[in-house]
Amino acid sequence: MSNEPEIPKAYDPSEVEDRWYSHWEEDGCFAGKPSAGQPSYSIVIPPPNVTGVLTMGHVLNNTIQDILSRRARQKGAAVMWLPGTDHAGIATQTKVEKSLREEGLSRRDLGREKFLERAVEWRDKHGGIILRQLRKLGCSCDWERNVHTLDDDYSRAVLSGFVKLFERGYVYRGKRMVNWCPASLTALSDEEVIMKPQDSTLYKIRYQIMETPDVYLEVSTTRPETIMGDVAVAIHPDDERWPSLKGKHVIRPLQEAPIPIIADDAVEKEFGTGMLKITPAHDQLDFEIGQRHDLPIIDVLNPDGTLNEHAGPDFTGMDRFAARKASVERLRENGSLVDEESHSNNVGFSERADVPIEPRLSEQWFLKYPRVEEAKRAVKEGFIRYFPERWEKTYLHWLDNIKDWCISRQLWWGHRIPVWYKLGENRSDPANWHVSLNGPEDPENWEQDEDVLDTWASSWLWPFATMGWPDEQAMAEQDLASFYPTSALVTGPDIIFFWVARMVMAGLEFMGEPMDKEETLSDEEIKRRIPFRDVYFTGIIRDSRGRKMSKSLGNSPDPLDLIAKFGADGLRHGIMSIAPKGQDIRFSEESIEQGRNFCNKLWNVSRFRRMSGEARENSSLEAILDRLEPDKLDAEDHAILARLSETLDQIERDHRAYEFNAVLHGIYRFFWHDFCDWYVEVSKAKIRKDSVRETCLAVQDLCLRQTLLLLHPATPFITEELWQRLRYSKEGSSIQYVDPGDGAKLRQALSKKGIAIDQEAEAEIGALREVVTALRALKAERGLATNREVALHYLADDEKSETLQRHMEKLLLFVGAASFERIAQAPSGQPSVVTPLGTAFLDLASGIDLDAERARLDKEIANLEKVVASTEARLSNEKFTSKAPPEVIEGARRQLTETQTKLTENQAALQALG
RNA sequence: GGGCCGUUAGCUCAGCUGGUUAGAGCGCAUGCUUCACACGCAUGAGGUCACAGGUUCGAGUCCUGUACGGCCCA
Repeated sequence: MSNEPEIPKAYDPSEVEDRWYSHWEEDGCFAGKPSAGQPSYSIVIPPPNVTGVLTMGHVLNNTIQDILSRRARQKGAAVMWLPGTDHAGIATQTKVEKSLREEGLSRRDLGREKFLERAVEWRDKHGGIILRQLRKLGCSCDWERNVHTLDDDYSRAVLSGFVKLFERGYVYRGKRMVNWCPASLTALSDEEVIMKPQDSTLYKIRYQIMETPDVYLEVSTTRPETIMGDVAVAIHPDDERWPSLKGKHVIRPLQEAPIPIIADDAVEKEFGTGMLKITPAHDQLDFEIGQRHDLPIIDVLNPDGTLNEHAGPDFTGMDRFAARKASVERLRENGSLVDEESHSNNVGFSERADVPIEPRLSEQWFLKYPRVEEAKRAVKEGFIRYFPERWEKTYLHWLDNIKDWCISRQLWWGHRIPVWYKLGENRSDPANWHVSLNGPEDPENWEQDEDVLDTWASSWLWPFATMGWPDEQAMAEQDLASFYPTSALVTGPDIIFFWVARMVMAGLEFMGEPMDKEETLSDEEIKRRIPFRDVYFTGIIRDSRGRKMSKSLGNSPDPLDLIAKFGADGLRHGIMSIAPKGQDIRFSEESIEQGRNFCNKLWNVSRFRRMSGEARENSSLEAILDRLEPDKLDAEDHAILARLSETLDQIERDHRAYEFNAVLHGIYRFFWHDFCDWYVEVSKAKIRKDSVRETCLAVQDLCLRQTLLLLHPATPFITEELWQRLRYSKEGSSIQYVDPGDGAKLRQALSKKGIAIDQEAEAEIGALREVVTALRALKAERGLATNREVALHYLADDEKSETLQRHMEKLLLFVGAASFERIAQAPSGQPSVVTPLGTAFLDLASGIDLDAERARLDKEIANLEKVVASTEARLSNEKFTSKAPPEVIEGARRQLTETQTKLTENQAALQALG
């Protein structure tokens, strides 16, 4: 095979990555096809916004999903990673409306149908970019299965879910206080409201008592612009002022009118003046108090946050914030404003539009969550496992305090609620409702609800509505029985309520036979119905200064730029090696650079392998082992095999625990420190010797092969490329289906060839490496690092001397010395170093800096004395020797002996200096 | 107000059920274009493990509290 192309010096990912991705896709490698007897492994992607672009968060999240998928594929599972996008109701509609506004149009001008056409147009124009970007990243999704939440099938599933929940009594329509977004003009769920601390002003306002006009009450409020909607003033019944106020009235200072004074437990006695103005239309608490006291409701706000005619002619049409200032002015003028003080309070903001929400009374569709208790049990009993575990608490706490979910949105972009009302009849009366998937048979007598469902009320069905649910035939065709419950979910903890918890409840309610509301699911039934078994919560990617990445800060790099610069493999490797489990991640380009550097190292050591000799029979582990001659294996070979075996075990453990950065570090340590830095260097001499050449190359091939396999989930492209180039592939087949195995499997395969890893070898080579480092330092500290003519001597017992002699050739080469000979007695006036294999002396022709040598040895001796003293103290402590486990005591004894020896040797070296 | 997380080398982080002289990468210093790799090699400097108590023969690791930083919920 001498006509193989030479491997280029620097790795160029761009060509390799695109070539392999299309190759894999054409070969259908990513298709999720279950087969009898084969375990299934499945993941559904957290669907990104269809018009979104790839962010660093997506890179992290999807790299993890790809690692899980690829690892499972290597292990022989039928893997199905289902991709898709959601329609992002509010976000998308806002953008489309914005583009309409630029044309001077509103959605009302266009009408529903035309508007939706525009929205679809907009989606198709901007949509799907992120799916192409995921391919660039190397994601092994089953693209044939790609789902969008507004696809016909999926939409049908969403509506069908609504109808089922309505029929089962979980969905109801009611007039309630909701979170109203005056910018998006829609109701929101509690989860879409972000509480933010605000610097506000607390105004103290006096209200005249009607019955005793010279007496005033003082009321504190941060929202004077709603005074026109006041219907009462409330005081705590225990307040000593109450008895004298009972039955009296105050004059509302704006839109003047008498309103009653009432007493209610909900009033905080300590807050402000202990008097609360009651504005039932604009505050949740006031609304509840109003209900209790049968008070009227005066709504002074329009949906867009401007004041309406109930606020009086001077305020009508004014924006709520302008009205706040104006009302304060008016109160000041009419002498009602007593005081104003700065005040910090929490104000709810709309998550999307970032404006303060208004509590607003409106008629909406609500969902009483199904299967709440079972959703808790699924996690408490470990049927669903959280990584890191601590998120269980957050999840359970939310479920413990769960409130009904407002699922209707006053938008057009989304799933239109499948409810029809009798024309011209009262919509609040259930007798006038028709709720079904296909609508009434006499549509001319009905009108459909104008609203759509919350986007999350569609994506909570994602794990099964993407696999054909509720259509039996479609579910069979899409292998739901094999791939549900899915194996793992990878997402951010910020959507634990929005999405994760809701998916659990949806799965419990919908998968399997309908169950009566009052009945509880059995544990077995829960296990069958849950949407996933493991949930891995990623950290949040921050910039190098710890700030959240955001568009407005401009601190978010474009992953595509990073791929162009460092390769997708480099990006993936970089991001994974700095992603601690569930901890936030500080991003810096340097880490991606390291990922790129790692790939280059891998590339170059492969290049070295090919330059050392042509590829031999490499197409399976057994084939490589067949090339090993067991009696030619020396300590170096045994040591690297032992490390390989350990590493295989460690990686297996870390994968099971979702410790991805530990996986990467483990591979790094083996590959770079043990294989490249040592074994490959050792190989350079061996491959020049015909007797061990082939065995050495076989060991190299074995190590490289397993490294590629371990790395493949993290860096799929370069590993596939090298897999082929180094001829590990059997007839061109992909690396994707080959299991790296664990240490036991490797040892078993070795033992079949009559090879047992020598457990002593690793320690011997470890000691040898320390000797090399010590001798190099001995030279380097005296500026002799490049001088190969130095003469060295050593003082050691027979056993250590024998070990040194066995490795002498290599030692001279690695250290760069002309000689390293045993002597019987410490020479005087020579710098020296104590190593695990004896004391070494550097024979310097010219004089040395005796003071510097002494200082160095003194420091080392002092350090060793400290260790000896503390170890002796420990060992002479009767409590220690009686209570500590034997192996710990044994370890301490050994440490003492070793340290004492070292100390003696250093003292001798100091003396020898003269 | 309730809860969660973090504080270890200049920086970013490992350190699993407490047990040798606390590790890695980057950065820094010095020396190397040594026939795989300067996206590299070699060597080195650098830490009272936030603070205060406690448990223990033994604490970076467990407990309590404090400070600082961050997140979630009300």
